[in-house]
Amino acid sequence: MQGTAYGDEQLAMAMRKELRERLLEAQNEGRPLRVYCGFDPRTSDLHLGHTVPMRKLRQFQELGHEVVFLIGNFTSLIGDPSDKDKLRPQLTPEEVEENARTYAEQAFKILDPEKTIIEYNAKWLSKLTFADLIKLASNFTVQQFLTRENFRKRWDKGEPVYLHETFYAIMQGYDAYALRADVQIGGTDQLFNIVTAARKLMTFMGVKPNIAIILDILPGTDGEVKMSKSLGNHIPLLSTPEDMYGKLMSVPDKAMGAYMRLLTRWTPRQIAELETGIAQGRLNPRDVKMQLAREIVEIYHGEDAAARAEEHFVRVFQQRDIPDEIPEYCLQEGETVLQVLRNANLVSSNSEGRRLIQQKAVRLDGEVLSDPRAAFPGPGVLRVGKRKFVRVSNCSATRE
RNA sequence: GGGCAGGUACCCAAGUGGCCAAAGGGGGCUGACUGUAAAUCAGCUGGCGUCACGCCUACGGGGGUUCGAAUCCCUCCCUGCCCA
Repeated sequence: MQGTAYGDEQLAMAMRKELRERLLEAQNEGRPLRVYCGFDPRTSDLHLGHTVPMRKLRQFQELGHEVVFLIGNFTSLIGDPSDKDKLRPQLTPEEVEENARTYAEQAFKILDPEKTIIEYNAKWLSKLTFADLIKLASNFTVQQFLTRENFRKRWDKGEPVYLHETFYAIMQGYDAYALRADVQIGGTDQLFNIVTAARKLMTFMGVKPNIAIILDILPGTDGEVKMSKSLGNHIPLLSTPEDMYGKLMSVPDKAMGAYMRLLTRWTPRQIAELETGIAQGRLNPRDVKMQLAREIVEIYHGEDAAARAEEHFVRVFQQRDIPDEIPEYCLQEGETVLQVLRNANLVSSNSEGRRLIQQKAVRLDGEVLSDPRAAFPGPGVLRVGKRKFVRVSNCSATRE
């Protein structure tokens, strides 16, 4: 896994140099580095985008460093403006707590639970006074915030930039100070928060500024923008192997590079080989994508599950066959085609059902059903579109 | 507090009395094709029904004018800009 991105070469070099020095220093003091990354418990499920910094943390862990998994339960109350050019809704403390609960559990799919320190930033942030905030804020100018791209954009478009949003960077900077972190990991959207806010605040508070490791952002399944649940282009960490595999196959070809670099265990050399293979037409992008999907599913579900997921994909989507396990539906006396679609939860409204029937998307054992009002022909495998299947049977009749 | 410009569907955005369930784009869905749930092309994209027709809900909230309102008026809420 690779993919650091600093935006400018000077910063990258400075950070590399500092990291080297800090490593030596820590070695002399006989201590590991303290590495952290903060996560926003804005939603309750993690997705592959979250795994990018988490796997970087894991690497540090394996090298014997101390890793802090910080849950931003306090900062979530504001909502990080970094990755949006829009105000994010504030969550209630209850929502945040609810989300935070399942968070760590999922994180341990990647991190070593034995070696991970979990912290919540409400622990120190909730204790700061207004006077503290003023003191911290006096390190920054309004201009520094206004030149940040995402604030700038909104400013230019005449959209509101709320004062409390600027606190986010300050709070995050304070996290780094409270943790006395040596290294902080984050995506390119965290550049300002880490490099400007955190380092400045730490210096001001009289401790050594932490070193920034800035990672590329994983695009979502649309291949365009950052993977995020709210945009609906995410692949949940807890999705089934089949689903994860399928979603990975739906990623546009152009995003494959980023996925290979940010999500796999492959070396830069292996990736380069695959990429030139595709570029020269030696390798079929589909096959490479299948390898990619299998590799990623394997990381989270193991070899066997990944193999099964691939089989499922080939059977259902390439050969248009039906999957192994499909839900059952008991046909009721006198039901029409439309009613079955509805009752088996294959569609969410009658209109949607009619539309799909009109579009020839509804098949019973391969036969297109074209009349929504016709009586349902009888038992068989009902397929709606490419992904939805239900086995319709006469179970009530046979039972009696 | 004053002046001006705004608030439209999942998102962006047009529309400024009837032809508006609302252009266009994005997203999503479906089909064709394929090398894949990629790309490309086409269609669909509020709900209910006796479904080429009718009804209900919807253009920030409430009220009004009108045969008829996203469009006009009043009022309230929210946002931006300028002034204080």
